Amino acid sequence: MGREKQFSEAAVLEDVADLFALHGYQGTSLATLLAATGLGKQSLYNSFGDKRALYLKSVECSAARFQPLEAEMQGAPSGRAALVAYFDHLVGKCDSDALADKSCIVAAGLLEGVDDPLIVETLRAKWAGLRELLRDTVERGQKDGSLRNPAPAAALADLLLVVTAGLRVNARADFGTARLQSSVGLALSMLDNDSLLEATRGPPEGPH
Amino acid sequence: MGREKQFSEAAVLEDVADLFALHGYQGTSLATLLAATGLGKQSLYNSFGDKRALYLKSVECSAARFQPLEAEMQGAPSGRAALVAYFDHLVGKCDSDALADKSCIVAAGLLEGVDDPLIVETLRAKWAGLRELLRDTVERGQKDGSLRNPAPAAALADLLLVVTAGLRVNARADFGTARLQSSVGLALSMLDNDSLLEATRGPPEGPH
DNA sequence: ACTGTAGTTGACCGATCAGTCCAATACCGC
DNA sequence: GCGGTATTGGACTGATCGGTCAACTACAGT
Repeated sequence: MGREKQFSEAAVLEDVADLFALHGYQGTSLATLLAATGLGKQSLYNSFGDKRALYLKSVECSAARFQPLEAEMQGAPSGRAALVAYFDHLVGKCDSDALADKSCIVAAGLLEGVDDPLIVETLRAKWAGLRELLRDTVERGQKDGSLRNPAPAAALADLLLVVTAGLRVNARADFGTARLQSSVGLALSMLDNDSLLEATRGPPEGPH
Repeated sequence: MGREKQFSEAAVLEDVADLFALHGYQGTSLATLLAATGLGKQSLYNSFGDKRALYLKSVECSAARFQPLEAEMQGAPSGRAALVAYFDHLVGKCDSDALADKSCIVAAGLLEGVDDPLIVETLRAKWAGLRELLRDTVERGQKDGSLRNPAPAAALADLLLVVTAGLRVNARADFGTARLQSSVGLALSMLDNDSLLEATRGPPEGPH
Protein backbone atom coordinates (compact mmCIF):
# COMPACT_ATOMS: atom_id res chain seq x y z
CA MET A 1 0.00 0.00 0.00
CA GLY A 2 0.88 3.61 -0.15
CA ARG A 3 3.15 5.43 -2.48
CA GLU A 4 6.10 3.76 -4.08
CA LYS A 5 9.58 5.21 -3.76
CA GLN A 6 10.63 7.35 -6.64
CA PHE A 7 14.26 6.32 -6.57
CA SER A 8 16.31 3.20 -6.44
CA GLU A 9 17.75 2.67 -2.99
CA ALA A 10 20.62 0.74 -4.48
CA ALA A 11 21.49 3.47 -6.98
CA VAL A 12 21.34 6.15 -4.30
CA LEU A 13 23.53 4.06 -2.05
CA GLU A 14 26.15 3.82 -4.76
CA ASP A 15 26.21 7.57 -5.25
CA VAL A 16 26.43 8.05 -1.51
CA ALA A 17 29.26 5.57 -1.25
CA ASP A 18 31.17 7.51 -3.90
CA LEU A 19 30.76 10.73 -1.97
CA PHE A 20 31.85 9.18 1.29
CA ALA A 21 34.85 7.65 -0.42
CA LEU A 22 35.76 10.98 -1.90
CA HIS A 23 35.40 13.24 1.13
CA GLY A 24 35.28 10.84 4.04
CA TYR A 25 32.59 10.45 6.66
CA GLN A 26 33.03 13.71 8.51
CA GLY A 27 33.78 15.63 5.34
CA THR A 28 30.51 14.72 3.65
CA SER A 29 27.55 16.77 4.83
CA LEU A 30 23.91 15.88 4.56
CA ALA A 31 23.47 18.84 2.25
CA THR A 32 26.10 17.43 -0.11
CA LEU A 33 24.45 14.04 -0.07
CA LEU A 34 21.06 15.57 -0.76
CA ALA A 35 22.31 17.69 -3.62
CA ALA A 36 24.16 14.81 -5.24
CA THR A 37 21.35 12.31 -4.95
CA GLY A 38 18.62 14.81 -5.70
CA LEU A 39 16.25 13.51 -3.08
CA GLY A 40 14.77 15.16 -0.04
CA LYS A 41 16.02 14.89 3.48
CA GLN A 42 13.07 12.92 4.72
CA SER A 43 13.26 10.38 1.92
CA LEU A 44 16.84 9.73 2.85
CA TYR A 45 16.04 9.34 6.53
CA ASN A 46 13.08 7.09 5.82
CA SER A 47 15.12 4.75 3.71
CA PHE A 48 18.44 4.65 5.48
CA GLY A 49 18.18 6.20 8.92
CA ASP A 50 20.63 8.78 10.16
CA LYS A 51 23.98 9.66 8.69
CA ARG A 52 25.83 6.99 10.58
CA ALA A 53 23.49 4.25 9.40
CA LEU A 54 23.66 5.59 5.87
CA TYR A 55 27.43 5.49 5.99
CA LEU A 56 27.51 1.94 7.27
CA LYS A 57 25.10 0.85 4.56
CA SER A 58 27.18 2.55 1.92
CA VAL A 59 30.21 0.68 3.20
CA GLU A 60 28.31 -2.54 2.69
CA CYS A 61 27.29 -1.39 -0.75
CA SER A 62 30.88 -0.65 -1.56
CA ALA A 63 31.88 -4.09 -0.44
CA ALA A 64 29.14 -5.62 -2.56
CA ARG A 65 30.39 -3.75 -5.61
CA PHE A 66 33.68 -5.45 -5.01
CA GLN A 67 32.20 -8.90 -5.44
CA PRO A 68 32.47 -9.25 -9.24
CA LEU A 69 36.18 -8.61 -8.97
CA GLU A 70 36.41 -11.18 -6.22
CA ALA A 71 34.70 -13.68 -8.49
CA GLU A 72 37.05 -12.80 -11.31
CA MET A 73 39.98 -13.38 -9.02
CA GLN A 74 38.68 -16.75 -7.97
CA GLY A 75 38.18 -17.66 -11.60
CA ALA A 76 41.67 -16.58 -12.57
CA PRO A 77 44.00 -19.28 -13.88
CA SER A 78 46.55 -18.74 -11.13
CA GLY A 79 47.07 -16.93 -7.85
CA ARG A 80 49.36 -14.51 -9.57
CA ALA A 81 46.84 -13.82 -12.32
CA ALA A 82 44.24 -13.15 -9.65
CA LEU A 83 46.47 -10.53 -8.06
CA VAL A 84 47.18 -8.97 -11.43
CA ALA A 85 43.44 -8.68 -11.99
CA TYR A 86 43.06 -7.18 -8.54
CA PHE A 87 45.63 -4.48 -9.08
CA ASP A 88 44.50 -3.86 -12.64
CA HIS A 89 41.08 -3.12 -11.28
CA LEU A 90 42.53 -0.85 -8.62
CA VAL A 91 44.75 1.14 -10.92
CA GLY A 92 42.16 1.16 -13.66
CA LYS A 93 39.72 2.94 -11.40
CA CYS A 94 42.31 5.61 -10.73
CA ASP A 95 42.34 6.30 -14.44
CA SER A 96 38.61 6.86 -14.50
CA ASP A 97 37.17 10.23 -15.36
CA ALA A 98 35.06 10.10 -12.24
CA LEU A 99 37.41 11.09 -9.52
CA ALA A 100 35.18 9.31 -7.06
CA ASP A 101 36.69 6.07 -8.28
CA LYS A 102 40.06 7.19 -7.13
CA SER A 103 39.09 6.57 -3.57
CA CYS A 104 38.29 3.72 -1.27
CA ILE A 105 35.69 4.32 1.37
CA VAL A 106 37.35 1.89 3.76
CA ALA A 107 40.92 3.12 3.47
CA ALA A 108 39.76 6.73 3.58
CA GLY A 109 37.60 6.05 6.59
CA LEU A 110 40.37 4.29 8.46
CA LEU A 111 42.83 7.11 7.92
CA GLU A 112 40.23 9.70 8.72
CA GLY A 113 40.25 9.01 12.42
CA VAL A 114 36.54 8.90 13.12
CA ASP A 115 35.63 8.70 16.78
CA ASP A 116 32.63 6.43 16.47
CA PRO A 117 33.71 2.97 17.63
CA LEU A 118 31.13 1.11 15.57
CA ILE A 119 32.29 2.77 12.39
CA VAL A 120 35.92 2.10 13.17
CA GLU A 121 35.20 -1.50 13.97
CA THR A 122 33.23 -1.95 10.77
CA LEU A 123 36.01 -0.50 8.68
CA ARG A 124 38.59 -2.64 10.41
CA ALA A 125 36.49 -5.71 9.75
CA LYS A 126 36.24 -4.86 6.05
CA TRP A 127 39.97 -4.26 5.90
CA ALA A 128 40.57 -7.59 7.62
CA GLY A 129 38.24 -9.23 5.11
CA LEU A 130 40.26 -7.88 2.23
CA ARG A 131 43.36 -9.13 3.96
CA GLU A 132 41.92 -12.61 4.09
CA LEU A 133 41.12 -12.54 0.41
CA LEU A 134 44.65 -11.44 -0.39
CA ARG A 135 46.16 -14.00 1.95
CA ASP A 136 44.18 -16.82 0.38
CA THR A 137 45.12 -15.64 -3.08
CA VAL A 138 48.80 -15.44 -2.19
CA GLU A 139 48.61 -18.88 -0.64
CA ARG A 140 47.04 -20.20 -3.78
CA GLY A 141 49.76 -18.60 -5.88
CA GLN A 142 52.43 -20.14 -3.72
CA LYS A 143 50.85 -23.54 -4.10
CA ASP A 144 50.32 -23.36 -7.84
CA GLY A 145 53.84 -22.06 -8.33
CA SER A 146 52.90 -18.73 -9.85
CA LEU A 147 54.29 -16.87 -6.83
CA ARG A 148 57.73 -17.95 -5.76
CA ASN A 149 58.18 -15.82 -2.67
CA PRO A 150 58.11 -18.29 0.22
CA ALA A 151 57.41 -15.73 2.94
CA PRO A 152 54.29 -16.38 5.03
CA ALA A 153 51.20 -15.63 2.99
CA ALA A 154 49.77 -13.55 5.82
CA ALA A 155 52.82 -11.30 5.84
CA LEU A 156 52.68 -10.87 2.08
CA ALA A 157 48.99 -10.09 2.33
CA ASP A 158 49.76 -7.38 4.86
CA LEU A 159 52.14 -5.79 2.42
CA LEU A 160 49.62 -6.02 -0.39
CA LEU A 161 47.18 -4.25 1.90
CA VAL A 162 49.79 -1.58 2.42
CA VAL A 163 50.16 -1.24 -1.32
CA THR A 164 46.40 -1.09 -1.80
CA ALA A 165 46.03 1.79 0.60
CA GLY A 166 49.18 3.55 -0.49
CA LEU A 167 48.13 3.52 -4.12
CA ARG A 168 45.09 5.53 -3.16
CA VAL A 169 47.21 8.18 -1.52
CA ASN A 170 49.57 8.40 -4.47
CA ALA A 171 46.61 8.68 -6.79
CA ARG A 172 45.44 11.66 -4.77
CA ALA A 173 48.91 13.13 -5.06
CA ASP A 174 48.31 13.30 -8.77
CA PHE A 175 50.65 10.52 -9.76
CA GLY A 176 49.80 9.40 -13.25
CA THR A 177 48.41 5.98 -14.00
CA ALA A 178 51.74 4.96 -15.43
CA ARG A 179 53.53 5.56 -12.16
CA LEU A 180 50.86 3.74 -10.20
CA GLN A 181 51.16 0.80 -12.54
CA SER A 182 54.89 0.85 -12.17
CA SER A 183 54.48 0.61 -8.40
CA VAL A 184 52.13 -2.31 -8.80
CA GLY A 185 54.60 -4.00 -11.12
CA LEU A 186 57.35 -3.69 -8.56
CA ALA A 187 55.11 -5.00 -5.81
CA LEU A 188 54.22 -8.00 -7.95
CA SER A 189 57.85 -8.62 -8.75
CA MET A 190 58.43 -8.84 -5.03
CA LEU A 191 55.97 -11.69 -4.90
CA ASP A 192 58.00 -13.44 -7.58
CA ASN A 193 61.24 -13.06 -5.73
CA ASP A 194 62.47 -16.47 -4.68
CA SER A 195 65.73 -15.47 -3.07
CA LEU A 196 65.96 -15.91 0.65
CA LEU A 197 64.27 -12.77 1.77
CA GLU A 198 62.75 -13.02 5.07
CA ALA A 199 61.94 -9.88 6.94
CA THR A 200 65.35 -8.44 7.52
CA ARG A 201 64.31 -7.15 10.84
CA GLY A 202 61.63 -7.72 13.38
CA PRO A 203 59.82 -10.92 14.21
CA PRO A 204 60.37 -13.97 12.01
CA GLU A 205 56.73 -13.84 11.15
CA GLY A 206 53.36 -12.79 12.41
CA PRO A 207 50.88 -14.93 14.32
CA HIS A 208 49.53 -17.80 12.31
CA MET B 1 56.39 46.68 23.87
CA GLY B 2 53.17 45.33 25.20
CA ARG B 3 52.50 42.01 26.78
CA GLU B 4 54.53 38.96 25.95
CA LYS B 5 52.86 35.80 24.71
CA GLN B 6 52.14 33.28 27.39
CA PHE B 7 52.76 30.27 25.22
CA SER B 8 55.32 28.96 22.81
CA GLU B 9 54.12 29.26 19.25
CA ALA B 10 56.30 26.33 18.27
CA ALA B 11 54.93 24.09 21.01
CA VAL B 12 51.36 24.98 20.15
CA LEU B 13 52.04 24.33 16.50
CA GLU B 14 53.28 20.86 17.30
CA ASP B 15 50.17 20.04 19.29
CA VAL B 16 48.05 21.40 16.48
CA ALA B 17 49.92 19.37 13.91
CA ASP B 18 49.26 16.24 15.95
CA LEU B 19 45.55 16.96 16.03
CA PHE B 20 45.38 17.63 12.32
CA ALA B 21 47.30 14.46 11.63
CA LEU B 22 44.93 12.53 13.82
CA HIS B 23 41.58 13.82 12.61
CA GLY B 24 42.40 15.54 9.35
CA TYR B 25 41.75 19.12 8.35
CA GLN B 26 37.99 19.04 8.14
CA GLY B 27 37.68 16.70 11.10
CA THR B 28 39.47 19.01 13.51
CA SER B 29 37.31 21.83 14.82
CA LEU B 30 38.49 25.09 16.29
CA ALA B 31 36.95 24.02 19.57
CA THR B 32 39.08 20.89 19.59
CA LEU B 33 42.19 22.88 18.85
CA LEU B 34 41.38 25.35 21.60
CA ALA B 35 40.69 22.69 24.16
CA ALA B 36 43.87 20.79 23.34
CA THR B 37 46.16 23.79 23.33
CA GLY B 38 44.45 25.51 26.21
CA LEU B 39 44.60 28.95 24.68
CA GLY B 40 41.86 31.33 23.70
CA LYS B 41 40.43 31.75 20.26
CA GLN B 42 41.80 35.21 19.73
CA SER B 43 45.31 34.22 20.77
CA LEU B 44 45.26 31.56 18.16
CA TYR B 45 44.00 33.92 15.49
CA ASN B 46 46.53 36.58 16.42
CA SER B 47 49.42 34.19 16.13
CA PHE B 48 48.49 32.04 13.19
CA GLY B 49 45.57 33.56 11.31
CA ASP B 50 42.54 31.52 10.34
CA LYS B 51 42.15 27.77 10.34
CA ARG B 52 43.57 27.35 6.88
CA ALA B 53 46.72 29.32 7.67
CA LEU B 54 47.09 27.43 10.92
CA TYR B 55 46.84 24.16 9.07
CA LEU B 56 49.42 25.16 6.50
CA LYS B 57 51.80 26.28 9.23
CA SER B 58 51.32 23.05 11.09
CA VAL B 59 52.18 21.18 7.91
CA GLU B 60 55.43 23.12 7.75
CA CYS B 61 56.04 22.37 11.41
CA SER B 62 55.47 18.71 10.73
CA ALA B 63 57.98 18.82 7.91
CA ALA B 64 60.49 20.55 10.15
CA ARG B 65 60.12 17.84 12.77
CA PHE B 66 61.10 15.43 10.06
CA GLN B 67 64.47 17.06 9.57
CA PRO B 68 66.47 15.23 12.26
CA LEU B 69 65.51 11.95 10.65
CA GLU B 70 66.55 13.30 7.28
CA ALA B 71 69.93 14.20 8.74
CA GLU B 72 70.23 10.76 10.27
CA MET B 73 69.49 9.23 6.90
CA GLN B 74 72.13 11.31 5.20
CA GLY B 75 74.62 10.32 7.88
CA ALA B 76 73.83 6.64 7.53
CA PRO B 77 76.64 4.38 6.33
CA SER B 78 74.73 3.25 3.25
CA GLY B 79 71.61 3.95 1.26
CA ARG B 80 70.05 0.83 2.60
CA ALA B 81 70.87 1.76 6.19
CA ALA B 82 69.27 5.13 5.58
CA LEU B 83 66.05 3.48 4.46
CA VAL B 84 66.12 1.15 7.43
CA ALA B 85 66.41 4.20 9.69
CA TYR B 86 63.54 5.81 7.82
CA PHE B 87 61.17 2.91 8.26
CA ASP B 88 62.33 2.29 11.82
CA HIS B 89 61.31 5.81 12.62
CA LEU B 90 57.98 5.34 10.87
CA VAL B 91 57.08 2.08 12.53
CA GLY B 92 58.50 3.20 15.85
CA LYS B 93 56.09 6.09 15.95
CA CYS B 94 53.19 3.70 15.43
CA ASP B 95 54.25 1.96 18.62
CA SER B 96 54.07 5.16 20.60
CA ASP B 97 51.55 5.55 23.38
CA ALA B 98 50.40 8.80 21.85
CA LEU B 99 48.13 7.73 19.06
CA ALA B 100 48.78 11.04 17.37
CA ASP B 101 52.12 9.66 16.26
CA LYS B 102 50.35 6.98 14.32
CA SER B 103 49.37 9.50 11.70
CA CYS B 104 50.93 11.62 9.04
CA ILE B 105 49.39 14.98 8.42
CA VAL B 106 50.35 14.91 4.75
CA ALA B 107 49.13 11.43 3.90
CA ALA B 108 45.94 11.98 5.90
CA GLY B 109 45.36 15.32 4.25
CA LEU B 110 45.86 13.91 0.77
CA LEU B 111 43.42 11.08 1.28
CA GLU B 112 40.94 13.35 2.96
CA GLY B 113 39.89 15.06 -0.24
CA VAL B 114 39.93 18.68 0.87
CA ASP B 115 38.51 21.11 -1.65
CA ASP B 116 40.91 23.96 -1.04
CA PRO B 117 43.40 24.00 -3.94
CA LEU B 118 46.18 25.68 -1.97
CA ILE B 119 46.04 23.01 0.70
CA VAL B 120 46.01 20.23 -1.85
CA GLU B 121 48.93 21.75 -3.70
CA THR B 122 50.92 22.18 -0.50
CA LEU B 123 50.35 18.59 0.48
CA ARG B 124 51.29 17.36 -2.96
CA ALA B 125 54.47 19.38 -2.81
CA LYS B 126 55.41 17.86 0.55
CA TRP B 127 54.67 14.42 -0.77
CA ALA B 128 56.81 15.10 -3.82
CA GLY B 129 59.58 16.32 -1.52
CA LEU B 130 59.51 13.08 0.39
CA ARG B 131 59.62 11.25 -2.90
CA GLU B 132 62.78 13.09 -3.87
CA LEU B 133 64.42 12.19 -0.60
CA LEU B 134 63.52 8.56 -1.09
CA ARG B 135 64.65 8.59 -4.70
CA ASP B 136 68.01 10.07 -3.80
CA THR B 137 68.44 7.56 -1.02
CA VAL B 138 67.59 4.66 -3.28
CA GLU B 139 69.96 5.97 -5.90
CA ARG B 140 72.67 6.19 -3.32
CA GLY B 141 72.00 2.64 -2.21
CA GLN B 142 72.17 1.42 -5.77
CA LYS B 143 75.52 3.12 -6.24
CA ASP B 144 77.08 1.95 -2.99
CA GLY B 145 75.85 -1.56 -3.65
CA SER B 146 73.65 -1.86 -0.58
CA LEU B 147 70.54 -2.08 -2.77
CA ARG B 148 70.72 -4.50 -5.63
CA ASN B 149 67.43 -3.85 -7.34
CA PRO B 150 68.37 -2.11 -10.61
CA ALA B 151 64.91 -0.69 -11.32
CA PRO B 152 64.76 3.07 -11.82
CA ALA B 153 65.26 4.82 -8.49
CA ALA B 154 62.22 7.02 -9.16
CA ALA B 155 59.99 3.99 -9.59
CA LEU B 156 61.31 2.41 -6.42
CA ALA B 157 60.78 5.69 -4.59
CA ASP B 158 57.16 5.70 -5.75
CA LEU B 159 56.68 2.30 -4.23
CA LEU B 160 58.34 3.36 -0.99
CA LEU B 161 55.90 6.25 -0.91
CA VAL B 162 53.11 3.78 -1.33
CA VAL B 163 54.46 1.79 1.57
CA THR B 164 54.84 4.90 3.70
CA ALA B 165 51.21 5.85 3.24
CA GLY B 166 49.90 2.31 3.43
CA LEU B 167 51.64 1.67 6.74
CA ARG B 168 49.64 4.50 8.23
CA VAL B 169 46.40 2.94 7.14
CA ASN B 170 47.36 -0.46 8.46
CA ALA B 171 48.39 1.13 11.74
CA ARG B 172 44.89 2.59 11.98
CA ALA B 173 43.47 -0.82 11.28
CA ASP B 174 45.05 -1.91 14.53
CA PHE B 175 47.77 -4.03 13.04
CA GLY B 176 50.41 -4.62 15.67
CA THR B 177 53.89 -3.20 15.40
CA ALA B 178 55.19 -6.65 14.58
CA ARG B 179 53.05 -6.91 11.47
CA LEU B 180 53.99 -3.43 10.35
CA GLN B 181 57.63 -4.28 10.78
CA SER B 182 57.15 -7.45 8.83
CA SER B 183 55.69 -5.42 5.96
CA VAL B 184 58.64 -3.07 6.07
CA GLY B 185 61.00 -6.01 6.02
CA LEU B 186 59.36 -7.39 2.92
CA ALA B 187 59.45 -4.02 1.22
CA LEU B 188 63.14 -3.71 1.97
CA SER B 189 63.76 -7.20 0.68
CA MET B 190 62.26 -6.05 -2.59
CA LEU B 191 64.92 -3.41 -2.82
CA ASP B 192 67.50 -6.12 -2.40
CA ASN B 193 66.02 -8.23 -5.13
CA ASP B 194 68.44 -8.46 -8.01
CA SER B 195 66.45 -10.86 -10.14
CA LEU B 196 64.47 -9.82 -13.16
CA LEU B 197 62.27 -6.92 -12.16
CA GLU B 198 61.02 -5.16 -15.16
CA ALA B 199 58.89 -2.25 -14.26
CA THR B 200 55.25 -2.32 -15.03
CA ARG B 201 54.01 -5.75 -15.85
CA GLY B 202 55.78 -8.94 -15.07
CA PRO B 203 55.79 -11.99 -17.28
CA PRO B 204 53.40 -14.66 -16.06
CA GLU B 205 56.29 -16.94 -15.33
CA GLY B 206 59.70 -15.39 -14.94
CA PRO B 207 62.46 -16.80 -17.14
CA HIS B 208 64.67 -17.19 -14.16
C1' DA C 1 53.54 56.40 37.52
C1' DC C 2 51.86 57.22 33.06
C1' DT C 3 51.07 55.80 28.39
C1' DG C 4 51.06 53.09 24.38
C1' DT C 5 51.01 48.53 22.67
C1' DA C 6 50.34 43.86 22.47
C1' DG C 7 47.89 39.64 24.45
C1' DT C 8 43.89 37.75 26.47
C1' DT C 9 39.09 36.98 27.36
C1' DG C 10 34.34 36.16 26.45
C1' DA C 11 30.37 37.68 24.15
C1' DC C 12 28.65 37.58 19.79
C1' DC C 13 27.82 36.78 14.52
C1' DG C 14 25.77 34.43 10.42
C1' DA C 15 26.23 29.99 8.30
C1' DT C 16 25.93 25.33 8.47
C1' DC C 17 25.62 21.03 10.93
C1' DA C 18 22.61 16.65 11.71
C1' DG C 19 18.12 15.65 12.73
C1' DT C 20 12.77 16.24 13.60
C1' DC C 21 7.98 17.52 12.75
C1' DC C 22 4.06 18.06 10.03
C1' DA C 23 1.15 18.94 6.28
C1' DA C 24 0.63 17.84 1.58
C1' DT C 25 0.86 14.35 -1.86
C1' DA C 26 0.55 10.11 -4.52
C1' DC C 27 -0.43 5.57 -4.76
C1' DC C 28 -2.53 0.61 -3.64
C1' DG C 29 -6.37 -2.31 -2.43
C1' DC C 30 -10.97 -2.07 -2.31
C1' DG D 1 -14.74 6.58 -6.24
C1' DC D 2 -12.86 5.98 -1.17
C1' DG D 3 -9.85 4.97 2.85
C1' DG D 4 -5.57 4.01 4.37
C1' DT D 5 -0.68 4.11 3.96
C1' DA D 6 3.81 5.30 2.54
C1' DT D 7 6.53 8.97 0.48
C1' DT D 8 7.58 13.57 -0.05
C1' DG D 9 8.95 18.59 0.57
C1' DG D 10 9.52 22.40 3.51
C1' DA D 11 9.68 24.64 7.80
C1' DC D 12 11.96 24.24 11.96
C1' DT D 13 15.23 22.90 15.99
C1' DG D 14 19.32 23.16 18.94
C1' DA D 15 24.10 22.52 18.48
C1' DT D 16 28.24 23.56 16.39
C1' DC D 17 30.89 25.51 12.70
C1' DG D 18 34.68 29.21 11.60
C1' DG D 19 35.37 33.87 12.49
C1' DT D 20 34.91 38.81 14.48
C1' DC D 21 34.45 42.49 17.88
C1' DA D 22 35.32 45.19 21.76
C1' DA D 23 36.45 45.52 26.51
C1' DC D 24 39.99 44.21 29.57
C1' DT D 25 44.65 43.08 31.19
C1' DA D 26 49.54 43.02 31.47
C1' DC D 27 53.74 44.58 30.30
C1' DA D 28 57.87 47.86 28.05
C1' DG D 29 59.71 52.32 27.46
C1' DT D 30 59.83 56.73 29.09
